[in-house]
Amino acid sequence: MKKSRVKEKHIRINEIQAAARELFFSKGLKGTTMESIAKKARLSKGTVYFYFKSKEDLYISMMMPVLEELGRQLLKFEKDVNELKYETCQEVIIGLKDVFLLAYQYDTDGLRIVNSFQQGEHFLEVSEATSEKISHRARVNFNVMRRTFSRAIELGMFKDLNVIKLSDALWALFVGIIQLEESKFRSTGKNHLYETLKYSFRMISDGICKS
Amino acid sequence: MKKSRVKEKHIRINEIQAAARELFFSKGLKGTTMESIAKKARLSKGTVYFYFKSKEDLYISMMMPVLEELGRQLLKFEKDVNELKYETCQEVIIGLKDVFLLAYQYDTDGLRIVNSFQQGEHFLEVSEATSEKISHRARVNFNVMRRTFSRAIELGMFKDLNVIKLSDALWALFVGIIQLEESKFRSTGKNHLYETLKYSFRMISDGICKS
Amino acid sequence: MKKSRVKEKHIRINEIQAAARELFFSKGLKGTTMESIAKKARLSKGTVYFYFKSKEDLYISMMMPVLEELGRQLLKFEKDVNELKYETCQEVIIGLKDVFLLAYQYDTDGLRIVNSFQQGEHFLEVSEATSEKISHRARVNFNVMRRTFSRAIELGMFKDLNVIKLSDALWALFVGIIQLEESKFRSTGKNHLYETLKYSFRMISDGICKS
Amino acid sequence: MKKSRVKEKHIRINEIQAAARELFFSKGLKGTTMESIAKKARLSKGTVYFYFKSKEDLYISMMMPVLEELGRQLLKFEKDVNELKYETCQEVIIGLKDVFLLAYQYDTDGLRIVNSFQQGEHFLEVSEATSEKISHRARVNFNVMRRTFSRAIELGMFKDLNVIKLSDALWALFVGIIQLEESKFRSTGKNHLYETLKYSFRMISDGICKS
DNA sequence: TATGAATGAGCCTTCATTCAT
DNA sequence: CATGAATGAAGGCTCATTCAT
Repeated sequence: MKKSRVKEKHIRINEIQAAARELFFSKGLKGTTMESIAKKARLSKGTVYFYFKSKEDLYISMMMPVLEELGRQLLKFEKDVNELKYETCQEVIIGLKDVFLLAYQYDTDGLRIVNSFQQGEHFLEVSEATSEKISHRARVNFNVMRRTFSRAIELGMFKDLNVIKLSDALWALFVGIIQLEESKFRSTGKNHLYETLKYSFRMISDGICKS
Repeated sequence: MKKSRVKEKHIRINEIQAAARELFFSKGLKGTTMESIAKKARLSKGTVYFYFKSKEDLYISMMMPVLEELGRQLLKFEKDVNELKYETCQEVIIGLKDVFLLAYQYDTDGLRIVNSFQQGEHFLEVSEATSEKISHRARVNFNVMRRTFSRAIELGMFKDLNVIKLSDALWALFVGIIQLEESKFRSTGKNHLYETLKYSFRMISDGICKS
Repeated sequence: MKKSRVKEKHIRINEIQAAARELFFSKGLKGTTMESIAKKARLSKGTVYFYFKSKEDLYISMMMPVLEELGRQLLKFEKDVNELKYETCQEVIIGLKDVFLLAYQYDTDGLRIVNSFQQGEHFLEVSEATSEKISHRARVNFNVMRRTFSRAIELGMFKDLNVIKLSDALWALFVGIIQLEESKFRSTGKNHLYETLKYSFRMISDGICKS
Repeated sequence: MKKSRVKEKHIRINEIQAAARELFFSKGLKGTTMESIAKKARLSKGTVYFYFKSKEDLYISMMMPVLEELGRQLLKFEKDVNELKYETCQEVIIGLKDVFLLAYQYDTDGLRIVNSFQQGEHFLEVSEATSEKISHRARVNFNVMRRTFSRAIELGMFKDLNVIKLSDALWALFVGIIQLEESKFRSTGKNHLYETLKYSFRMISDGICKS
């Protein structure tokens, strides 16, 4: 009995977040109304407020999961590099791309929200604490990435390159491509995300891996 | 207390746009109020409406200039490639990066707004016509880019590669890096935009240029 | 300080309409503010919008009831004529006057609004659909009137006269007198509506009934 | 020179009033903007304000001419009755209808505005003084009408009837028919104003004139 | 827990009016 | 005389949030 209650609670929360995710991404924070979220989740506004104390609270709650999943994948990636699961430089780069992609597939809208948030769109609308919570989690992830590249260099898999810039460039490329391809998808209906990602990361690996 | 009536029309328009630019970028379309724009421009709301027929109209007016400047720079870039002003493949890639950068410097906030717009946030908030106007201009620019790469391949400066994916990747990388570095700049105060851009495009050119 | 939430929905609606009725009539559609309606109904603006989706929606909602009541009375009038409840031509004319009067008493302000609406003032301010809704209902009522007069002629109660013009004239007379007498009432405080109506319809019946 | 100036001034005023007339009638007082009036008159807003000190002032200025014309026609009508220009009771009633009609033709929109004004639509929007000015002029006209009917009774042309109610009824009928027929004209495009007026006044005269 | 009526601050936009040129 | 830029007070409407039931 008790357990099913708890479970139900989680289900409710998930339903609300699922509804919110889609709306927040397509219409933005300001453009999404609590009413529309409630309606999409087939609940009343009051119930949404029972589970989330404010719109911002709900908004924030959608970013952490994907950042955490990305964190988990990055740690696994680091472990794999340490354990020499990747044989070539190229494989490492492609491996990272796949890590990014897994996070994207884990929670597409969540990642989009993170992006629009990081882009500064809503910077001044959320509390400092909230903003910091997100930023901190992102920073942690970046550190894992850098650490992993440093390790890969130590292992002789890479040229000696700037791990900070490399990490930045790869993430930026990933995010940039997602945005561009999604934008194109919206207007043309054609989805070239995976191919373009593969192509781009391939160019990078061609550039940085010892020949 | 009325404003001096002599101020030239375009000066007023510039003042309003200057005020709007910053606000639209930091708070988005929905998050920015006409009141705040007017206040920042030290005008009354009515005056803003005298020059721009709606908030959306003002918003749009901030995107076209940078897209047009980018268009001009791309045409010049195409001309330079045709006239063999670039000697090596690397130079072409770096040249394109500089074209992007010139547009960015020409109107930083404008480009930011274009990005946030293309990211989808506001697609549903503006009229079809407006959306199309922007998208069309962007498409034109992409076409110039692709045409130029095709030409460079014909000229034997590049390997035979996919000009569509290459164009996409380069623009995505540029946009992604701008977003990431600006986000970092906001939280750390340190600006590595130029170096990171240079580094990233260098990696790409290393990857695609014949050795 | 919230309102008691138990009040039945239709009671609230009635309160709002009651407040709106008076204001719409005395100040017109444009001249009446939602704020003033809310204030008069001792509610917040938001609540008014909770029950009526727009000012126009509320405005329209005030016209239909009286037009429908008039419709019902006219059908009853038709039935009475068919069932020979009226013995003389004069009685029929007076009967119609009383039908008009019943509608007027059923919803005085509503009828005033219908009149000011039909007068053209607001034709261009409301949506096509809305305008058509009202006009259609009015047309239906006119048809009943004409049909009834045709029947009365068949029954030999009237001379053979133009039922369209007669219907128009009687309604026009009724509306004209209401407007004139109310206007006078506003400036003199004296109400001669009923007497003047009686007198006027008497003149008409004197004119058209066989001697 | 001087004279042409004066004349020009009158022309300007007429142009403004002509523009305003149409707009005030079709869109009402609130629905008409000074901007739209100025535009229609091919002038700037400032110029309109040069000739009329406010929107209300302009609005009011449109009512007096038709009321004055009606006054002149009524005086002529009185004179004609006194001078026995009308031979029968019927002719007098028809004569009055024609007086009304002349005023209507003299300034159709002006009369419409008077009607919507008298209907109370804008009562609370104009100053007391203004309102009184109009009402006074209307009262004077009514008095002439009544005096004329009293005279006609003295002359033995009419039965001894209530001149106040008769005057009211005839004016009400006239106004009611104008409104109804114009309303129908707007939706059907067919204009039966003159016939319906003729028919209606004929019924009245049939009713009140000694057989 | 769940609901949805109620609130009220806030936003976009309009427009009568003023006044420097 | 004429112009039109500038103002600011409203007004229609939205929506996050609260809370009695």
